Amino acid sequence: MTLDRSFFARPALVVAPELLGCTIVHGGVTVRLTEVEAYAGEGADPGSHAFRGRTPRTEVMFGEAGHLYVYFSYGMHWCANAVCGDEGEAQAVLLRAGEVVAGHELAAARRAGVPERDWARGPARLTSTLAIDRAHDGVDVCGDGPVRFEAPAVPVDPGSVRTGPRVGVSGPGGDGTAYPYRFWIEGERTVSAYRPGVIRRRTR
DNA sequence: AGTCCGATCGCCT
DNA sequence: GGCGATCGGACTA
Repeated sequence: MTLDRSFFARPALVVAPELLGCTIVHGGVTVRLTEVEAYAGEGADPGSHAFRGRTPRTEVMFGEAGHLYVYFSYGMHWCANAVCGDEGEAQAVLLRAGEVVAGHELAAARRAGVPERDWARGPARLTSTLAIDRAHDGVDVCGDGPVRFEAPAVPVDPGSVRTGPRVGVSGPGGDGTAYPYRFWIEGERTVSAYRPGVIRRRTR
């Protein structure tokens, strides 16, 4: 069953663990989500792009739930979030990792030379495998659009859901203790390796 | 106009 | 485990 607007129009911290095991479909490939991160809204979460308020880039986050917020990272990658909560709150869930469950041929072509385990292991790898990029910033995932989320045929055992610090988020509480907003399915091979959110050493 | 640096990845050692 | 790639957003002046 396709996830609808009411699913996303709840706090990101509620939506995030429920997205585990769900699939995202685009470009002929289906990925089952194994790892996500919640980002609370404006002013509530120093790790969020929306923390300092509305900007042209974060406009989509402040809009209606059930749309994709896609941002450009490190000059070469695209990462995708599902906008959550009430309009104006700018809550979102980052899609961090998953496993390809359909469309293996297309995925293999897009990720030539990469082991299958790594096809969607990491937020930018996930978008690459699904062929999601800047063109999908703001798209509605609840309608008849090209991007859809589906509830799992077999629900994830709540006992296998783990919580911990987010990856690569620094600043206040950057060690993760203040914002344990990362959720993953225990024992999944596609969950990205843990890297503590340490302050990056300056290189020049 | 200029600077800083990032919700990362892939390749190298 | 380290580091370079590569560029746009946000902030400073």
